[in-house]
Amino acid sequence: MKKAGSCIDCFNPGCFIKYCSSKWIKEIETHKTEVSYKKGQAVFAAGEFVNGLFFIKDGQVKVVSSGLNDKEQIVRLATSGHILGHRGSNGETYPISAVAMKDSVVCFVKNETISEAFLKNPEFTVKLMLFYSKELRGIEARIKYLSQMTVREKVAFALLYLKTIFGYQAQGTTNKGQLLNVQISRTDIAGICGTNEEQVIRNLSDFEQEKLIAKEGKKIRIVNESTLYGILKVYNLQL
Amino acid sequence: MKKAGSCIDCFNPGCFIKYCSSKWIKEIETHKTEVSYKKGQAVFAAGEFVNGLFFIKDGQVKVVSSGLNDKEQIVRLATSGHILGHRGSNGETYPISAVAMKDSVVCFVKNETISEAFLKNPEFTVKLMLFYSKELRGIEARIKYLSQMTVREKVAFALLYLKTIFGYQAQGTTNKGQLLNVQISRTDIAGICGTNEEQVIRNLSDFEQEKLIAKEGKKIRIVNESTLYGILKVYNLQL
DNA sequence: CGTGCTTTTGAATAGTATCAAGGCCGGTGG
DNA sequence: CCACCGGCCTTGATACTATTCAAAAGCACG
Repeated sequence: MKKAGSCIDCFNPGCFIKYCSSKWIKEIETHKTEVSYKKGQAVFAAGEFVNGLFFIKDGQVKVVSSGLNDKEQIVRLATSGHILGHRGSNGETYPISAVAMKDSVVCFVKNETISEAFLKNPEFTVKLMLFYSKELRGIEARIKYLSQMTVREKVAFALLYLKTIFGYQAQGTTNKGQLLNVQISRTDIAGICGTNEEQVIRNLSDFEQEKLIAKEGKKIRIVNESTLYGILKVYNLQL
Repeated sequence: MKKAGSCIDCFNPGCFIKYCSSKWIKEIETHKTEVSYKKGQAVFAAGEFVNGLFFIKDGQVKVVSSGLNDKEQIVRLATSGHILGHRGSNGETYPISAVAMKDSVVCFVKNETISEAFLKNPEFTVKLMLFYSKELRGIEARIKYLSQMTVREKVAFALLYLKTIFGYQAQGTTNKGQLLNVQISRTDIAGICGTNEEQVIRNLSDFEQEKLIAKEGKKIRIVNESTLYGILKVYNLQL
C-alpha cells in the first residue's frame, strides 16, 4: 500500500472521481490509498467491515458469493473504472468477496471522505447513482438468464458477458474472429453460469465444433458472435 | 391521472422526496402526477421510453422480465416508499415491466424535474444512491439462490422474500404463526423462484405437511419461520 | 348449474449434476 | 534431459432432479 499519485493525471479515463470539483479531487487524492493485488488475491472478503469504497484503477476483478460446499457464484465482473464494495454504511460487513482475476491496482477511499464528497459534489453522486442503476439493469438481465436458460444458453451468455465487460484484445483480431481480453478458468465460467465445470466444457466443445468459438492457448476466440447472440435471441437481452 | 396532493402532508413516511429542501418539495409537488393502477395493470411496460421516475405512494408492484414463451421472471418486488423505473436516461427504453399486484397509487416525476432535483439536493441524491446500492445487495443474494438452490430451497426463499418485502398482516398474528401481507398466485411465486407452478405447489404442499406453513384462503400463513430459515442456512443469506 | 380460472396430483421425459477416469501441460527436481 | 507431480481440462456413464404433459378437482362468478 502506498500514498497514491495525482487523480488529475490518472490514466484511467472512466474513474468517477473526475466528476468532483478540482478542490475535492485534491482532497480525495490526499486521503486515498492505492493498493496492488496479485492475481487471486482478495480486495475484500465476505464478513469484513465496510470502511469505504474501492475504485478499480487498472485490472479485472470478480465479485463472488461463496455458497454451498465451496461452489462459488460470480455475481458480477468488474474492470478499470468500475466501483467495488459500496454496499452499505459503516459498521456493516460485506456479504460477498472481491478477488483479482489478474494483477490489479485499486484505489480506496474511506467512508468519511467519500460521504462528504457525495454531499459536496452532486454531479459525482449522480454519476455514481447512474452507475448503480446500470449495474442493476445488468444484473436483472442475469437473473432472467439464470432462471430460465438452458446450460447451453447460459454458456453462450457468459461468453458474451465476458466480451461486454472485458472486450476483445486489440491484437487478437483476425478474419477468424476476435480474442477475448481475459484469461478465465472453466470453473470461473461455471461460476458465472451457475453450473459446474463439466457442463461448461461440454458446451464449449460443442461451440467449437459448430465453429462459433476457438480455443487459443488460455484464451477464447469468438469466431461467430452473431450466431452466439442468436442462441439467446428469444430472451431479447440487452447486454 | 390527477395533479397530486402535497408531498409534505403525504402519509408515506418512506418517500425519498422528503429529503429535498422544502423549496424543492414544492417544486416537485407542482410537477408530479399521481396515478392509480388497478391490480394487474402495468405501471410501465418493456419497450416504453424512460421519461422519469416512479415513487410508490401506496401499493404492491412486481417488476417482471418476460422471457421464453410467456414465462415471466419476477426480478424484484416493491412496495410503498420504493422506487421504480429509473434504469437509464432519456431516450432509452425499459428492459422490464412493472405490474401492480393490487390496487396501487404511484407518483411520477419526469426526467427534467428529477435531474435538476438531484443536482440541487445532495442529501436526496445520496439517499437514492444508497437505496440502489441496497437493491444491488438484495439482487446479488437472489442471483446466488437462483443459481445454486434446489427448488425446495427456492420456494422457502421466496416465502421469506415475500415476508421481507411485504411483511405480515397486523391482524394475522396467532399462536400458529403470522399471515403474509400479500395475495399472490402460485404462478407468481414460480416467477420469483424461476421454476413452474407445479413445482411450487408440490413444495408448498410438502411445507404444509411439515407444518411450516398453512394455506389460509388466498393467503399463506408462516407457521414455523425459523425452520424455514433453517432450510437455507447453508447459504447464510442476508435478506 | 355451467364456464373459466387457479390449484392440485400423477406419469413420462428430458436435462443436469455427479462420479470416475484419463489426458494435457507447465514446473520442479533428480 | 527426462521423469514425476499437480493443476486444469476433457470425456463418458450413471443417477437424480426438474420440466413437461395430461387430467381432474376446487372455487368464484354470472
